[in-house]
Amino acid sequence: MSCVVSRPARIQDVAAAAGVSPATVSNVLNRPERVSAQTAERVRSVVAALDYVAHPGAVGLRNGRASTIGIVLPDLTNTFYSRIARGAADAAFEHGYSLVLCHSGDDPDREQAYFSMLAEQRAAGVVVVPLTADTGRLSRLRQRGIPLVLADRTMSTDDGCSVAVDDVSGGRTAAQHLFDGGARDVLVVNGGRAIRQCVDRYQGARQAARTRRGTRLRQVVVQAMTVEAGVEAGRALARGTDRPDAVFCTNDLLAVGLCRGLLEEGVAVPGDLHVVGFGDLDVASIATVPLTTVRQPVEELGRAGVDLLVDEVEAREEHEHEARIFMPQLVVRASAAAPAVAASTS
Amino acid sequence: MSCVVSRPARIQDVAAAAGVSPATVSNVLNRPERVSAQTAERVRSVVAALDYVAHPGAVGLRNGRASTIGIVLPDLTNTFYSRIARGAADAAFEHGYSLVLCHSGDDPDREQAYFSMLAEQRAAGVVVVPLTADTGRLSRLRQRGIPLVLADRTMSTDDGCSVAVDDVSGGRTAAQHLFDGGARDVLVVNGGRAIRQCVDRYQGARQAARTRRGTRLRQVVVQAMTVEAGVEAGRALARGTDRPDAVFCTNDLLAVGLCRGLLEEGVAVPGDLHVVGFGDLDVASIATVPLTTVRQPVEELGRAGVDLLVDEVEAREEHEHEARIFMPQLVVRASAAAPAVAASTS
DNA sequence: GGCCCTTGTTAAATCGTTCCAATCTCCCTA
DNA sequence: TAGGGAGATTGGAACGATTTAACAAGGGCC
Repeated sequence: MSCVVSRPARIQDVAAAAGVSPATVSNVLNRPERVSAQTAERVRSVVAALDYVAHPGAVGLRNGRASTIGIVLPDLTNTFYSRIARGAADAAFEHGYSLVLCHSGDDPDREQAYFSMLAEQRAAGVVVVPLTADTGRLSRLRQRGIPLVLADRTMSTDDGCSVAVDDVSGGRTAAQHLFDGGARDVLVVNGGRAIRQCVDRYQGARQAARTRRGTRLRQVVVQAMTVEAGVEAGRALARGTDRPDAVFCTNDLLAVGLCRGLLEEGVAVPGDLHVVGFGDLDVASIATVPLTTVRQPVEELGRAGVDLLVDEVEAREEHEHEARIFMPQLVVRASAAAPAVAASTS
Repeated sequence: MSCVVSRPARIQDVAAAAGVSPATVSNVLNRPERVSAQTAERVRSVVAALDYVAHPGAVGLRNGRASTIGIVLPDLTNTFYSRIARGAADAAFEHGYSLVLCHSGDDPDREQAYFSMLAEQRAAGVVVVPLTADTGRLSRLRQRGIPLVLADRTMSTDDGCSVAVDDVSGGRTAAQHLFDGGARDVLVVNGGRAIRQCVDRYQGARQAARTRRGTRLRQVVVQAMTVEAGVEAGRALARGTDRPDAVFCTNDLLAVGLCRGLLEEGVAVPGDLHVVGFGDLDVASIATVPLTTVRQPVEELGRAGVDLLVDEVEAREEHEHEARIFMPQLVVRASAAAPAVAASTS
C-alpha cells in the first residue's frame, strides 16, 4: 500500500517558496499593514497554493493562550444541557475556536478536575453551568487568568459575564395566558422551595395574578418534578372539591402527568380545565393532549455564553461584563386554548 | 484590587528547585527507569510541591500530536447522539484526553470544516458518526495520519475500528418477546427500506419468526417514524379486520403513537394487543401505557469509540482494528407483558 | 555630502517540552 | 593506576509559530 502521509506546510515552507522570511509571512497574516502590497500578494498566493494554516498548538504556546473554549456541564443526558452545548458549539465554530466538552456528571470532583485541566491547557475561556453556587472554585479559575462565563446562573457583573433565562417572566407569561383564556382561579403545581427556578416561576405567576382583579392564585408543592408526581396531583385534583379553572405546572413532566391523572378521573383537558407546562420538552408536543408550555431559548444561552467569552478575550480592555437575560416564549398547543378574543384588548 | 496571577510552574522551575536539568525532570515523569531512585524521589516531591503539570500544548507541539480527541456528530439535539457524546466524554476523561465537540448540524460542509480543523490541530484521533456513507472525506483524514473510529456505522477492519449496535439482534429480541408472550401473528410497523436500521430490525424479527412454527410475521411501512404516523397506523389497525396479536414498532415514537391510536378506537394495550417499541427514549417510560422496548447501549458506543482510538494511538504497532458490536437489551414494561410461564421451558 | 526619518524586511529570542547524543561518575578489572 | 564499561545525568537541538529590536534602503532637509 502506498501510504504517503503528506506533511502539512509550515510557515517556513511558505517563506521559502515566497522568497521571504517566516517573520514576513507572519506579518502578512497578522498585521498586513506592515508589509508592502506586492509582498503581501505574493505571500498570500503561496499560502493558498500550499494550503497553509498556522498550527494552533504552536500559536497557543507562543501566545500563552490556546484557541480553545471549555464548556463544563452537569449532565449531557439532560436535553437542557445538551441544547446549551449545541448553541455553544455553533458559536465556537463561527468564531473559529474549538470547544472542549467537559461533562461532570454531577460530580464536583470531576468538575474541579476539568477546571484544572482547562487551566493547564491555557484555554481561552470557559463557559460553565456550575454544580453548586460555591463561587470559590470558579474564582480560582479566574485568578489563573482564564475568563469565565456563567450559564443558567447569575453573578455580579464585577466578576464576569453570565447568561440566563428569565424564569420570572416565564412564569408570568404562563399565568397570563391562563387568565387571558378566562381563568379566574389558577393553581400552581410547583417543585420545592430549594429550586431557584421554581421560586422564580411562581413569583412570575403571582405578578400576573396581582395585575388582574378578582383572580385567585394557589400553590401546591409536590415531592418530585416527575410524571408520577404529576399523575398523583392530577388525581387528587379531580377528586377534590374546590377545583381551579386552570393549572400551571412548573415543568412539563408534571404537566403531562397531571393531564393523565385528570383524564383518568374523567376531567377533560382542556375542556374542564386548562393546563400549562414549562420547558417545552419533546414530550410536550407528543403528549396525548399536546401541551401548551413555555419554551426557553436554551441554545441561545450557549451561543451567547461563547459570544461574550470571545468578546472578553478579544476586546480585552473595551470589554464590559454583562448579565444577559433571555425571555422565554409561550408555545400554544391544545392543553390551554388560545385567549378568547377579550373585550379589553379590542 | 490585588490581582496576583500566579504563573503555573514550568519544567525549568521544577528542575531548578530540584537541582537537576529539565531533561531529568522529563525523564522522571516519562521514563522513570532511566533515573536513579533518589533523584526521582527528590524530583517528584518538588513536582508535588510546585503543583507542576506539563503544558499539553507544548507536549503536543514537541510530539507532533495533541492529547485531543475530536468527536463529530450530526446533531446534538438528538439524544441518540448526545448520549454518544456523553459516553465519549467519560472515556476521554478517564484516559486523560480532552474531547473537542464538533456538531455538524447535518451540514456536510461543516463536517468537512471540522475534519480540517482537527487535522490542523493534530488531534490524536477522531470518533465520527458520519453524515453520509461517502468514505472519501474520511480516508483523507486518515491520510493525514489521524486515526479514525466510525460510530453507528461499520467499515472494513482494514480501514479502522468501528462501533455499532446490532439492530438485527435487537429486532430479534423484540419479536421473540412477543412470541414468548403467546403471540402467533405479529405485525412490524416499520420505516422505509432506505434506512439501514429499519431493514436490520425487520430482518431480526424475521429470524425470530422462522424459529417458531405456526407463526406469522407481517410488515407495514409508514411514511415517517413519528408519533403522528403511529397514531394513524394504530387507528387503521383498530378498524381493520384480520388484526394481529401483537405489534413491533421499529421505533418508540411510532409505538407511542400506535398505542394512542389503538386506545382511541377502543383497542386495549396490552389487553387486546401487545406492543413493543425500539430505542427506549424518555417517552417510552412516561407514556400513558409504559412501553416495552429495546434499549441500545448508546453511551457504550461513544465510550468504546474513544477506547479503541486511544488503544490505536498508544499501542501503535500492537493495535488491531476491530469492529465492535453491541447487543441491545429488552426493557419490559406494561405494553407487552412478561412471557407467560411457557410449557416448553419448564 | 552627511544626517535623520520612514518603510519594509529579517535575525534571533521565546514559548515549554522531549529526545538524542554526549558527558560525567563510579567502580571493576587487568 | 590506567582503561573500560555501565548507569545516571545533561546540553542542546528540535517542534512551529510570533514578536522585538535591529538593519538595510530610500528620501528629504540643511
